[in-house]
Amino acid sequence: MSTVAQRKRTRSPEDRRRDLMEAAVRVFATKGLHAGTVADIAESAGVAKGTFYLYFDSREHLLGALKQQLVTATVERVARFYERVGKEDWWALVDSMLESMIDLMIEQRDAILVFTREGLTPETSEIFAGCDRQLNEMIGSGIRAGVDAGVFQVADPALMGTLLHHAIEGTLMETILYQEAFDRDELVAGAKELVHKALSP
Amino acid sequence: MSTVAQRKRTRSPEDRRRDLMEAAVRVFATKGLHAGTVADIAESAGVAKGTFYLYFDSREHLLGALKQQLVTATVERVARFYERVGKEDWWALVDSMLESMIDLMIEQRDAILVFTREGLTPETSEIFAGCDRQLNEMIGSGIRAGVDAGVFQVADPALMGTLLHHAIEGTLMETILYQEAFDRDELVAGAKELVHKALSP
Amino acid sequence: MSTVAQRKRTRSPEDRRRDLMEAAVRVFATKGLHAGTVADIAESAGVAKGTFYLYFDSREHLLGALKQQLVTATVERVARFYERVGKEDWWALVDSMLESMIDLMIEQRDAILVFTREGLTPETSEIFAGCDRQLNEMIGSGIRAGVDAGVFQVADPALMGTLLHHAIEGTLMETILYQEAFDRDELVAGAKELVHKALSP
Amino acid sequence: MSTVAQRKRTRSPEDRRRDLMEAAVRVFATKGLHAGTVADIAESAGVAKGTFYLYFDSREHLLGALKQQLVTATVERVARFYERVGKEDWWALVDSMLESMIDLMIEQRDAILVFTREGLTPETSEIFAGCDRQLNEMIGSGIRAGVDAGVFQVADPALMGTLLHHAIEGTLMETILYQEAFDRDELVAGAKELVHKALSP
DNA sequence: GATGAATGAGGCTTCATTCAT
DNA sequence: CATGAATGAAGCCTCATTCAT
Repeated sequence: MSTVAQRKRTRSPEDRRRDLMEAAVRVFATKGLHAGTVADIAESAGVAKGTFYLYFDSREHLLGALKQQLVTATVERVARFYERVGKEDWWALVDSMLESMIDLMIEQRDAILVFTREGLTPETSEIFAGCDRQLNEMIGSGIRAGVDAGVFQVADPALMGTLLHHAIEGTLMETILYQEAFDRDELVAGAKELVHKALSP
Repeated sequence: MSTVAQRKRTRSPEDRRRDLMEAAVRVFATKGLHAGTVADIAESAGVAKGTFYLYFDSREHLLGALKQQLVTATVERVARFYERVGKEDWWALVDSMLESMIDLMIEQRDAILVFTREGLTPETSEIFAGCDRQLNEMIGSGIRAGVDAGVFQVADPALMGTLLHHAIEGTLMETILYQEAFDRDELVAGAKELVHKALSP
Repeated sequence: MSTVAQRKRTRSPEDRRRDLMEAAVRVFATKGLHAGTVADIAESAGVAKGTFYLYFDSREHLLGALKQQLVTATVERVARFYERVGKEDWWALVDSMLESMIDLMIEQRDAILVFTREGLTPETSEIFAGCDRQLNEMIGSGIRAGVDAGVFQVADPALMGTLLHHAIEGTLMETILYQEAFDRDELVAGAKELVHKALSP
Repeated sequence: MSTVAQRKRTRSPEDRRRDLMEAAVRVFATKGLHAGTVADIAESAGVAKGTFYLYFDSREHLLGALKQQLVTATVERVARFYERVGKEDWWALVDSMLESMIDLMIEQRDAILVFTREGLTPETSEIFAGCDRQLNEMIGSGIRAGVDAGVFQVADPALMGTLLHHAIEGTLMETILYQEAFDRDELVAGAKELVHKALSP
């Protein structure tokens, strides 16, 4: 129709796949995970419906890819901090991790939104279960190490890690979901206060 | 014909409605919110599909009623504690509220599960938005009152309330979702530790 | 639309099922097995597309039912004659069986047409394989009995049974497929001549 | 660049066409006529999907070519025997024709299989109609000539020709379809017995 | 010529909702 | 009131065909 509409007739497979995944997140964030159809995604990506199936075996496979991407990004980010545990100042590490995680969540906000809102059908929640297990393990281990080092003091490091993780994730999601504007720095400050107090003796 | 043969041929409209709502929660918890059909619900409630529409205008209306019920129960529970703020020992109130809220969530676990996992389509999340706003307001006010009374010390009472709220809700949901068995008392203890530390000077 | 179109809003399940199967045979005979869609069948049966799925799990299940019906009718007819083998005049039995089988094929002509033309996908031919095995066994046994009784004389009764079976079935199908008019009695006469000669010493 | 590197980079158009037709028969025999896609055929022929359309206007045209090929081979084979009618010993001609026809069918078994099982949609059966008409005419004429010569004795030569034709074709197809191994000589012997008896006085 | 990414019509199936009984 | 057969809109997916490279 328009001359702008067809910049390139064929893109590299990687680009096309990414286009579709981005379009999917866009669509799902707008219309909801269930209400967003393959047709919507294809249209939003500027391709025909059939093209979708050249890059994903099915709608379900796309969801899998989206979940995997989110999970991988999150686990990797946490892992990067986990490696630094014990090698530098404990409280500085806590602070920089908090900021980094909050920024990651803000980056991935749409995807997180989609999956925390509608993405967990009974059959497909294993991938998130595995992710949460890994995250909790790393966070818990980190806290335990701090306890052993005499820096932190917590009765149940694993449980405390989980509680703090959800405190921040849940608050961020609620903020994004229901508030017009939101202040990233305010949230960071609040999170730091909570975590510092929670880990202090 | 015989009076024995018709034990409960007809139930009161209120009972039927409740039957259907309970059946719906049962079905949704098992098959997922989206996969659970009106036919499933009707069957699980022991009535014909058409009967469903005598008690609910549509599937969407049922979801609304379910959400409303959950929200109301939660808000009422919190409100009961909010009324007691300032009238008794601050820490005892915190502890009893924590236990009560955790028990409420365990009671309502199926309904919470359903809506936490799949229930928040963009159009229908206002109910939860309102709920969260109310809860946060009450919790925040309570904390602020404690701060004013010199018992608590928190930089941003509202934000801290939100953080603690999600810490507990998120952890409980994750526990219910992914763990076979879970220890209610352990969770209560962990929550108390977190909240005490978070509110303490 | 028309006042005639809706004779009865609900028919007995058996009737409705039969309606659909008859409509299917009609449609398949006209448009071909593959080209005939569920929509065509439903329309031809005077119901909505969705109604089809109240009576058959899938298009494939309908095909199964159609095949089974054809196979059952054929096997039963042959079995009825097989029971009479040896109890009455051999040649009279041959003649009456020939007529009866030809008449059955004429009755079921559309269904036979459909399945001999397009119905045998690699995966779904077992049902016909079983049918043919049964028929060949009965016909072969019958001929062998006649040979043992000294009435017939054939080198390989099973093979001869198969040959005669296909002679008649194939000819009848070709006649139906390609000829405007066809003379049932002529065909019966030709079949009798062939079979008599084939079985005679 | 090097002359060795391009063994058969380009084949003659005729060869390519034949490659595709052979690939098609291969694919159809394996997956079924309807399930075999143009993509399958192209892949099996070692060319790209688009190349298919350089040699055939459409999938339907390929089917036409395949049918035509089968029909032509069959008609030619029968015609070769028809020419010899009356010029040599009648029974020897019958026997050699029987063997030759059975061998032809075995050769072309895949193609025959494909079209016998799924290939006859209402619109496209004319080709086969014409073929059968021709065959029947030749066979019928041959038999009639034998009758006129006083060698054969048959009430309706045309009908008997058709019956014998289908006896052999149907039996062969069933054998190929449903039996692991099959004995060509046994089948030839049975066919000869049938035909000899059918044509004898 | 050859390629294969892109297209989109069309098929199968599900399920919320209606309505005659 | 209760029923459940019937409806049809809407979704997912396939594959013959096209066309820019």
